[in-house]
Amino acid sequence: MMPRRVPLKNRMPAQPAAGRRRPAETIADAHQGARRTRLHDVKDPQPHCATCHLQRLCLPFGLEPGVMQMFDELIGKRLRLKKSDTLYRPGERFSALYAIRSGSCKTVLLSEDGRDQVSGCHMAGDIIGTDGIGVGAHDCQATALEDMEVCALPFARIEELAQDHARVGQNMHRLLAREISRERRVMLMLGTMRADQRLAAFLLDLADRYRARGYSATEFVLRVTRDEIGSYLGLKLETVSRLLSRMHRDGLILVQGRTIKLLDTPQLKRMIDTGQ
Amino acid sequence: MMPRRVPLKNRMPAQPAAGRRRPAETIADAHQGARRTRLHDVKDPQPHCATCHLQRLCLPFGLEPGVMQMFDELIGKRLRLKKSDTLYRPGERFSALYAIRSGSCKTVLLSEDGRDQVSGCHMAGDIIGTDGIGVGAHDCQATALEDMEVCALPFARIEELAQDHARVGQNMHRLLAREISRERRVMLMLGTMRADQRLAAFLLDLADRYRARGYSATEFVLRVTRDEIGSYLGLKLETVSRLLSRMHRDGLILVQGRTIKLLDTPQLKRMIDTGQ
DNA sequence: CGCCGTCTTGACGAATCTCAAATAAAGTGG
DNA sequence: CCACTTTATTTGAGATTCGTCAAGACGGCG
Repeated sequence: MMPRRVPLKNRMPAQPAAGRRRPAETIADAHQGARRTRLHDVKDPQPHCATCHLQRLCLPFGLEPGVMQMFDELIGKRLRLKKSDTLYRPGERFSALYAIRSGSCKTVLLSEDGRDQVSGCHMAGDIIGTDGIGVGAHDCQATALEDMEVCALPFARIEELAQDHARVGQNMHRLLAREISRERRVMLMLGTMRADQRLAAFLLDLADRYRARGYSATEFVLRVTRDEIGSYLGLKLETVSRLLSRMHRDGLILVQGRTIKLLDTPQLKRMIDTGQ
Repeated sequence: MMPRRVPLKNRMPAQPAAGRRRPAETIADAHQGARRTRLHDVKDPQPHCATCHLQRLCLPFGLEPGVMQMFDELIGKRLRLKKSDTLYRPGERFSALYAIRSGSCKTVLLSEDGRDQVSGCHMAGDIIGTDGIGVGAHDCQATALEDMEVCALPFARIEELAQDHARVGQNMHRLLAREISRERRVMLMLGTMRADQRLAAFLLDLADRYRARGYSATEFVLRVTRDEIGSYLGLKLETVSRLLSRMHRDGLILVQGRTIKLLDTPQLKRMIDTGQ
């Protein structure tokens, strides 16, 4: 019998600490190829779609019990990632979507020349990997911001299941279309807002999403650095830092490191809408 | 028998010239409700998917002849729009995707407060309306930039057809996913590029798309105003104008009104990649 | 305790916006 | 088709926002 749990220290024996830039195998690689001991598979109290508290945010939402069961069986693996592990990288063959069960990650776009940009921050209940569907290969990189657990949803099997159960296909369409809408909103933000408005919008969006997951909508801990926020918002980290300080001074928020407390949400909203 | 073609001047009898801001019925409205004579339906030489030269860009791509036939029959109406007609608006119930057969249009995002942004320019072969799938209502506005002809693809029937023919569902997924990738590229542009790089990227993107449709990739006519370009790129129209002038002075392009000729494509590419 | 990554803050400069005015082009009604 | 109106475009000057560079503070970790 394999031990069910490996001590934290030994989780990634093949990954030297200094190797962050190396084109190392991604977790998903390891999963696909089964070329190494699957230390990351989650074997413990196997979760099920039917009892998952994130269900209503996820793909099997609204399925009849029988179909839900089938969906559950479809799930390839539950994977566990440690902070800064990479789930997939650009160019990697696309084979599955990933539902985040816990933890959070960022997705980063990389272009041939040096430019890169954080294209999203994702938390429990989000489904990522959709960037791979279009051409069969991922075009961005998903990196854990903290330890996390994801369900791998093999895409081919989702499409099979969609054949027999219209609802699955519909949910898939919804998922993709919602992603499109989300990105449009980001485009609108990047194209039409000043720096302070963008930051306010970012904070309020986070707040909304925490609320939707049952967490406090006014007090939370950022999982990202100032640099990553800036990248996402099209700003430099200094600008982000300055703006956070200013909002703090103005009594809009309380900032202490990465802990944020929203003090005047209405004013933040107004700032976005009216530009002050 | 109704006349097959109505003289240009009489196409929109119910639309007074001054009513541009009025919440007028959209073309799609008229189509859905059949509440007025369907002057815009295209009845003439009925086109078919099987013979459509835009097929390879469209949803029925790669279908077997029989299925292609079914897809063809699924098409609700071919609609004709005149310049500045609106195909759908924000809030309108989503019922169909639209494949552009000829002409071009822009999609505009509108937020409650005054902000708006051109979110895309679409030409023959593009499919628009995907913004409506997520919540069942459109969240942007599609407006014709010139006279155009579109095929309405009732979404419910696409989903039905996808049940029996996996390929249809797959094409649908591809379509949506590609839209996601496209928008990510735009986000990357808005978030990481300087004004001149954005404009260069815009021109080269247009060039690519014209090429893909068999038109000249080096000489074309913009269908949009400087203001609309600026809106799309997150810039002011003056900035766009100045940059076009500068690129002209620098011998990169030739500008005459909305006619653009690309003189030094490699340099434009380099400008994007290296920032000069 | 000292290192390293992260964050803050200031001073300065460049990119872009705003406002304004002149010109060019397109659309309209006779 | 013309005269007229409206809309689109160009260009300049000055203001603003944001980025760059640089120095120091903070905080976690070995």
